[in-house]
Order: sequence, then structure tokens, then C-alpha cells
Amino acid sequence: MLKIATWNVNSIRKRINQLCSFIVDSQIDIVLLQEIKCTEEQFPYAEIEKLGYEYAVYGQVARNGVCVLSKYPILEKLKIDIVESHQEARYIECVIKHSNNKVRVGSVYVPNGQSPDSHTFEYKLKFFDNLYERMGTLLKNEELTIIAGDYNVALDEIDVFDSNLLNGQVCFHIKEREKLRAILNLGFKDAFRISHLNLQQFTWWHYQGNSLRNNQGMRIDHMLLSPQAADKLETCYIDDRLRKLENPSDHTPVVCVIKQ
DNA sequence: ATGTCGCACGGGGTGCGA
Repeated sequence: MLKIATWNVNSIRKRINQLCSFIVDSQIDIVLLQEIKCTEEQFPYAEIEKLGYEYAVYGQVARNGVCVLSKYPILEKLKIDIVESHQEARYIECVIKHSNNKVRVGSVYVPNGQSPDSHTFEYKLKFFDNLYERMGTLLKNEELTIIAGDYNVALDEIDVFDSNLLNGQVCFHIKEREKLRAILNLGFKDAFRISHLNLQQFTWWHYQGNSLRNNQGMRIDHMLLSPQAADKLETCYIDDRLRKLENPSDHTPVVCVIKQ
């Protein structure tokens, strides 16, 4: 059994204690983090090593930043700029050895896009086009592959608290929903949705106002599985306990369990 | 209520991104 989690941690330095407790208490084998918001020099290696985990880090100053933490040996580490003209730390991929098998994992932080009429929204769509190419290439390997992270898009109406209100807005615009759908049509599976066909649950709630109390959130963090990984999916769940802690990230983790 | 966070810069509050 392999337990894998993804979490937009919104600063790993601010959340290091929550992160370590989560890994230990939930017995997570592999963690994919986004928005670690630090350079590789600033990364809290000591705390991670104390847990006995290996790491692969792609950091930058103040913003973005992704990493992989693993209880099992990391055989390959790949930092990729999905859109080469934007050198931002948004994607890291690792091959991890687990018993006699290998699993390929990617931690992805898709650009937010600000608003649908902004230049950064165009960047977001371009990022999705290039991610589509990368993930299509990965499928050809027919490996156990999981690309998870903050995709900054809710797929369907069930994935947002008010689809009429949010339709056309960033993170629920039809142009970006189509891009995520295209990745699924390549053959990747939405682990949470194949585990819970009709369950409305969110991974992100705004810090402002009463978003959390009123459960006004969105499911924008996803674990996308290759067919080989989906075949072995035991379950996938959203752990909303971390969003309810003091000084939380605005996102909460998604976890999947893979049979081996 | 431009309402909440985290970070850089710089040494106090402001601006940016989300």
C-alpha cells in the first residue's frame, strides 16, 4: 500500500509543524507540495530529514515553489519549466522506488490566472497546453503515474459552491475547464471523482469573510492518475481537518491510497 | 468593508500575488 498526498501548503516555513504532524499522523508515504514560497536554500531540510524522508525541491524567492517528499528512495528528480519563457518553480517530477515497483509522481502548481481578461490568464491556458503535452508523453510509458497538485480549476458544477455565481470567473471559466477536461480525455483519471461519483467536497476556501464557515469553496486540487495507477486505486479523500486548524493554509490536502 | 494571508523590502508600512 502506498499513501500519497497533495497539498498547497501556502509557505512551507509557516506550515512546517502542521506538515510534519500530518505526515506522521496520517502515515503519508509521498507528499506533493505547492506554494512552498521559499528558495532551495531556505527549505526546512532538517525537519524533513528528522522524519526520515527524502526530498526533491524546486524553489524560488517568495512565490510558487513545489516539492516532493518521500519515505521511499527517489531515483530521478526533474525540475521542468512547463512554459519555458516563464522560469517559475511550478512543476517537479520524481521516480520513486517502492518494493519492486516504481511510481512516477509530479507536483504541479498551475498559474492562478488572476482574471479571464488578463495576460496571466493567457499564460495559464498556455501552461495547460504544455502540461497536456507533457502528460500525454508520460502516458505512452504505460507506468504507474500520478500528477497531482493545485490545478487552479474546478472541473464541473458539483466542484464549486455556486456554479451560477462563479461561471466565467477565474478557476471556473469554461476555457480552463476545457483544458483540464482535455487532460482527462488523454486518459488521466480524477482520483477523487472516480472514488466518489456524486460527492460535493472542496479543497480550497478563501481566507476572506465566512467562506469556510459557509462552506463556500471549490475543488481545485486534483490527483490525476494514469490508467495503471487508477487500476490500483483503493480510495481517494479530501482531508478538510487541516483547513480548520489555527493559522491554516487556504487549501486542504487530498490523499489517495494505491494498492501494491 | 479593497473584507485575508504570506512575502520582500527594509527597518515601518506598502505593494504584489493569490
